[in-house]
Amino acid sequence: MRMTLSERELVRPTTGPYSYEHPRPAVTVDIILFTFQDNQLKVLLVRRKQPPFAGKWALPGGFVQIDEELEEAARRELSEETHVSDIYLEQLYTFGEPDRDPRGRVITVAYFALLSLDQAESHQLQAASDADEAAWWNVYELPALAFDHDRILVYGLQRLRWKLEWTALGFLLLPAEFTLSELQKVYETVLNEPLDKRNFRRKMLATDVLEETGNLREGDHRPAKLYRFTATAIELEQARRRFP
Amino acid sequence: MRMTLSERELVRPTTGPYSYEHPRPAVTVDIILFTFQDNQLKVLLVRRKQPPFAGKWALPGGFVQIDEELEEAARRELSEETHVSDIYLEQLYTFGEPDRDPRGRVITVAYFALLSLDQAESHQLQAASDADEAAWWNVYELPALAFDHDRILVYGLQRLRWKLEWTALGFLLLPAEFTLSELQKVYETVLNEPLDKRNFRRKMLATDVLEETGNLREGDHRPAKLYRFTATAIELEQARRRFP
DNA sequence: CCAAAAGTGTTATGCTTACACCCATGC
DNA sequence: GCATGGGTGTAAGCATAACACTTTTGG
Repeated sequence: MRMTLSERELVRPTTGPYSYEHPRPAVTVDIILFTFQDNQLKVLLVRRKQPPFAGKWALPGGFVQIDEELEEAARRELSEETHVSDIYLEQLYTFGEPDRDPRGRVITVAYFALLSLDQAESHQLQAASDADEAAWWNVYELPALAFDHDRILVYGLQRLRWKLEWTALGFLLLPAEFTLSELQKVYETVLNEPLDKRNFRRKMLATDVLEETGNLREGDHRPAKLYRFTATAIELEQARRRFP
Repeated sequence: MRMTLSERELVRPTTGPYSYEHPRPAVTVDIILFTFQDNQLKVLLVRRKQPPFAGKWALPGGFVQIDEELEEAARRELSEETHVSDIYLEQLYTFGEPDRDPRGRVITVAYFALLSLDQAESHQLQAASDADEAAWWNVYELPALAFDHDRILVYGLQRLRWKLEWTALGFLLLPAEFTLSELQKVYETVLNEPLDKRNFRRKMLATDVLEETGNLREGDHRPAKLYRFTATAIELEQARRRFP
């Protein structure tokens, strides 16, 4: 049955308290922000100052403002933490168990975000205004998390793995220029298994999302060709047909 | 920034009105319920009696109760419409544009559901208690829809197509026993293109989700073997690996 | 016997996989 | 000259795609 909002439902003073005929859940966004740093897959966590779960680490997030789109809320929360605005972001899943927050009914729309290494490095993590501490954590060495955030994170990691198995979007975790070995290391770390170098290179180059920049990564040993992703890479990596 | 719920946020009288320090969105679920009937892919719509959009057709749905899980809310709404409880259901996407409902901020968690033909036939559609009219509509001949439900429906149809391209879950739209030609017709209708009969059969039988029942569909012409899906079919159709 | 739908195999092509050695550089 | 990571090719097996005719039944 689709219920209707009654007249009283619409009573909305310009300052609180806000009053409704039926109880309403609070709605938050939480963001799983991945990056790749020091040969590790990392996720951004903030340490809570306030109860509940004071002192515990949690995914960055917060309440959706009343006139704010969901993705906009996620981007706002992210930019408060990282001061980066052009982040690959997609909606992940909405978690709404009635008891997932001890304060009451809170429904959270989880987002999944990928940050490139140079974005991550060029912007200091900001302590948010309530002075929560923010840090990158290796996804394979996580602390205990507040709320049901471990579950959300597992779900986000699954999505990331799925994405890398089926698309070439792994470059979103890397700087603008990268070597194929670096890209392979990303895939191996995310998928948590070794990959064949020749097959990996062939597969990646066949997708037409990479192109040589002409530059070389100079290092201890033989210099490596640097690649960038092509402008159309993200679009290219969407459609896939099973039936011809 | 993760904000905290203040003391006042928790004030919750046992009867309305319910009062909060910050304004809160209402949260609904909407369900895209597909079935296959008369060689057509159909979706369940209800005609609204109440404004806004009185007289327009809309997806079935309604408000999430304060102590109710999201999927539970979707199943409750569905069973109010169809009186069927064992329905394949998965969360689709959460739509939260601030102006998607003229009554105010309403965030909706859309669900995607598949109903088999015998479930659909054995249960009369119920007029909901507010006497909205419910009907099955051919997805290729839809009326104008209320709210942003056309967009939600397009998204649901995309998901259905994707599912059928990559899995054998099309049988969820059919009765317990079905012929391969019937299954092929489902795929052709959903994907909106003809498929090669021999390749289709080979591909379906190779997935190991189908087995012969031993029965035959008698009809005007040569009888056809009847198949059922195996007990483990839904699980089998999940994992797919790209890297070996 | 005719209409209508059920059912069945083969070939060519392209993709996936497994696998081992040479290359360029810094020290 | 040696240690280190960069870079390359091929053959076998597998899955996919294109394609047309025979079989079985009811009327």
